[in-house]
Amino acid sequence: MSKPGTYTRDDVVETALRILDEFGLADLSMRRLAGVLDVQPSALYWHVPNKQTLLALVSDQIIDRARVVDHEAFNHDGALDWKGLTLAESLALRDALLAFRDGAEVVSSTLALGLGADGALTRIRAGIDAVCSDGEIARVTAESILFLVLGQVWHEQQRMQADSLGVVAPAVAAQPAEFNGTSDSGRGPADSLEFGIGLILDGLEKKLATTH
Amino acid sequence: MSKPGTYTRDDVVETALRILDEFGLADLSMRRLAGVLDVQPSALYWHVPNKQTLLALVSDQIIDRARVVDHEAFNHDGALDWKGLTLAESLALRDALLAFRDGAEVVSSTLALGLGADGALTRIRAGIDAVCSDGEIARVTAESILFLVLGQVWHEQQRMQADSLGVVAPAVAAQPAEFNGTSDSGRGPADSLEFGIGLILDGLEKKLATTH
DNA sequence: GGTTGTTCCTGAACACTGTTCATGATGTTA
DNA sequence: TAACATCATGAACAGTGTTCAGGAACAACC
Repeated sequence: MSKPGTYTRDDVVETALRILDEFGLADLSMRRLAGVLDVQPSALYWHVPNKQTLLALVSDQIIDRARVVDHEAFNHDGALDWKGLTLAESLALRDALLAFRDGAEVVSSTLALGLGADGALTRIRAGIDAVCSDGEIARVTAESILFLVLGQVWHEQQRMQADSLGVVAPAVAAQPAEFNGTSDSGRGPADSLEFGIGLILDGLEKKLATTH
Repeated sequence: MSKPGTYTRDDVVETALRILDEFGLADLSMRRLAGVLDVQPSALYWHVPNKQTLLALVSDQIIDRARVVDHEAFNHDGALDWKGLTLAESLALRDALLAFRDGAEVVSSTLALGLGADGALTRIRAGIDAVCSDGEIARVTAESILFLVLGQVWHEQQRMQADSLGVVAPAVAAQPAEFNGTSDSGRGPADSLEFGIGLILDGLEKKLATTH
């Protein structure tokens, strides 16, 4: 056990996660983090080599806290509903990103830097790998879905922040998210994402059928 | 005409674009930009309200310089090859992002902030709108493709920078981009993107056929 | 010619940022 | 008691975006 007043790396990451959620990524500075822990900023650099890897750890935490999807629930009478499974994993990832303010931006950035976020890809690939023997195709498809989720949620969270600051074009803010056009397409952001992923999965299904 | 030694807003944006391409987004600071123009940093704030909108202008420039796609070339005997057209527009956008260092990151960020990048969506929608009467579906589909392009190129450019710095895992750097697996899937990043977009367009085609 | 007004820039300052480094106070182990 | 790893201090470095009062340079008007 550590003496009281002395912190572990997990404490630092978790505090960072709290600041992120309460005040957003822009306000998550090393000095602020140190202030919350009642510690000098330099103390953080014992636990973490730099801010970039701190954010990578935060990113991993966000992803790891994603809701667990019951894979068995998508196995009916020996037939795997791989599309349903992949969609469920994608939506679980979406929820995880939405659970923290600026979650999508943090994960996107660290993913672009080549750090972390491997868990996300693995989860999305689970269902695809089951029906797609070509690893390259599975990888590219999973990556496409991941980019789609990240981009969509990032956009969504940015709009949330803009709305909360009241600095959004009235014409855009006026139409509620529940607005519906003439067809059965997306009502809200979740439906939009579901739609987009559906397109990819349908496309993959066709590709698998033709090369069969 | 302006007297020599006095700049216009376009000069500022173009110089920013040059710094971006030569040294990357991280080195594109207001002070550095001012230094290249041989001007005090505060002078920039006459041309531009803040750095954020400067980047939005830079972002728009990157997109506007995308190769023009000949729409007529996708109209054979009155039948529109909308998939080919949309793919062509998407790849033109990809080229535009690749034309400048960190182009995808700049565009992604300003897009997430709700500024600019409207041109990109419009271009991608061109082919889709021709065959899809539901505007909501067209919008969501185009957005999905855009996120895919941005995510893929961002990832690609980050890898390029990592490679140039020599700080990449050898196992990953060892396999050349031209490596080919057992199937006809993506060889390079361009093929990966083409594949992903193909999935979305095939999926949309199916959706259009069933609701028809 | 003198005045007003616009355009573009200076120079200094403010309030931050991530990061480094020598130093020091604890607690554990030998 | 001496050595060691752990976790922190406090000061400093080298930047960052941004603001603001003021000042040249030029054009237009009376």
